[in-house]
Amino acid sequence: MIKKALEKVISEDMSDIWSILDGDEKRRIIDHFEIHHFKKNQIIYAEKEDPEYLWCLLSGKAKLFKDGVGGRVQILRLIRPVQYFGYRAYFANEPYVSSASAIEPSTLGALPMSLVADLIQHNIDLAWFFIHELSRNLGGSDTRIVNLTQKHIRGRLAEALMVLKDNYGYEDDNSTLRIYMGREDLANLSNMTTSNAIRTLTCFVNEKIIIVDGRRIKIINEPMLRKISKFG
Amino acid sequence: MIKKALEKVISEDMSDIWSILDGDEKRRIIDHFEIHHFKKNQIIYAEKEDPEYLWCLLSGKAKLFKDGVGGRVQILRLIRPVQYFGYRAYFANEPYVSSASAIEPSTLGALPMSLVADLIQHNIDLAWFFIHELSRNLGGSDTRIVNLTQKHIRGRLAEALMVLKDNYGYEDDNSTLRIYMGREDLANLSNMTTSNAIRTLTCFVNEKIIIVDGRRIKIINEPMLRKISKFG
DNA sequence: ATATCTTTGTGTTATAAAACATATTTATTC
DNA sequence: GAATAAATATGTTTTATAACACAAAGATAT
Repeated sequence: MIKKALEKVISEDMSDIWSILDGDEKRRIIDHFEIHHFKKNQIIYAEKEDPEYLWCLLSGKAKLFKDGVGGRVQILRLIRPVQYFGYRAYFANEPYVSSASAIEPSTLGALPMSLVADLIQHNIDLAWFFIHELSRNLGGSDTRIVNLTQKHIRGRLAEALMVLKDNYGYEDDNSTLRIYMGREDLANLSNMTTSNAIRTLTCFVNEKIIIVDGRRIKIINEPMLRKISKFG
Repeated sequence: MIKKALEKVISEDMSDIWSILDGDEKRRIIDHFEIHHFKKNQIIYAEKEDPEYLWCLLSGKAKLFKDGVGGRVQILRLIRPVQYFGYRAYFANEPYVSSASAIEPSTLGALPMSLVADLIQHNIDLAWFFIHELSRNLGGSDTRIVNLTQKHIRGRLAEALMVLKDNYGYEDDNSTLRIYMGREDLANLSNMTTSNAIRTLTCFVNEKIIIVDGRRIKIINEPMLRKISKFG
């Protein structure tokens, strides 16, 4: 019955990959798929480690980040259910260049990369899945390089808020960001100090672009925010 | 005899991909492979265009760059013979997010992406080739995000010089960079103004880390340069 | 419940890097 | 080969943002 429950989890949540596979392949995944629970802020894997698993976020939220100069952290990518990560380094045949941790309590599935590689070897659709994902991520990273280096603080923070919205969406009120994130993470997402993230957030409140209640951020003028993000 | 010459060019210069293919696949490539010559600074493709070709740099040098805020340009990647580029956007099913141009007079081969996709469909080794390339590039871009946002000017310029060395190597004297690049490009590579690139270069000269003769840059203390690049 | 630690919020100061200005040298063009 | 344009060089000013300092509010532990 564990097998049965697992199959349900996998077939429902991993639907995009799942539909690509045949019966035998599905069985191999079920046999090697391990469910893990991570607490808030728990590390999933760390920079410089050797990649071993394909990670699949089933529920919760996760982030990929990189420790930089003088204790500064840059959040590189946000993960939502159901997304896959942790495979790049294995494919590149190198250690991880970034770390991953849970933003909130999360459930993840882990599949040995050796198995994934084997599945790819015999299933071209799976190969295409990863070619597509890698290509999209690479485009995103290249765009991010320019956004983070050339935009001013207001533009970077506005962009970060839009990234949060695009990744996790709004609550049922259609305006409150569906993520509970501290100011420090917000700063690490938009390449600035925590002080400046707080200050700039206050600016946006004064300009009636957002409403802030603790960590709850309500976006009341999304077009303006996108405008600030674009030209700034 | 055109076919014969082409086959020679392809089989010698594209060796890494070439060895992966069988006779029929090789013939299909030869039939659709087009040689193009680009002048210095000529655009190969531009941001927002739809990707059509896999480009292969056979000789010369090229750069991928992105126009940013207020006319500022960021060089994202340098291309040397024999490297492939221009395929990411096609795989991501989106327009180009960056542009490509020749740094010096260059010869390139163009292969329709539809053909490449078709070849991948029936040749898993070719799929692996692209999975590997994309993975390496993505790791590079993620690392670059942190380097460009967190390092100071000296560190960024030192890194850029090391990037030039790693990509194009030294002349026969084992210390002069094998690339003739203007200060503006150097600045665009390391995310700073041209003035600051010039100024910082002068600093390095005064510190006896490099010798500059016009655009010829001779690196006389590579370990020091790597050190500045690492902690700066 | 009280103490302790963490996060948030603001004001002030310091500074790295851009912006601007202007020579000077090096390429291009006619 | 003179004229013009572009690239390089360097000094000065301005500014965006980090760094620092400290208070207040929340969260966590004892």
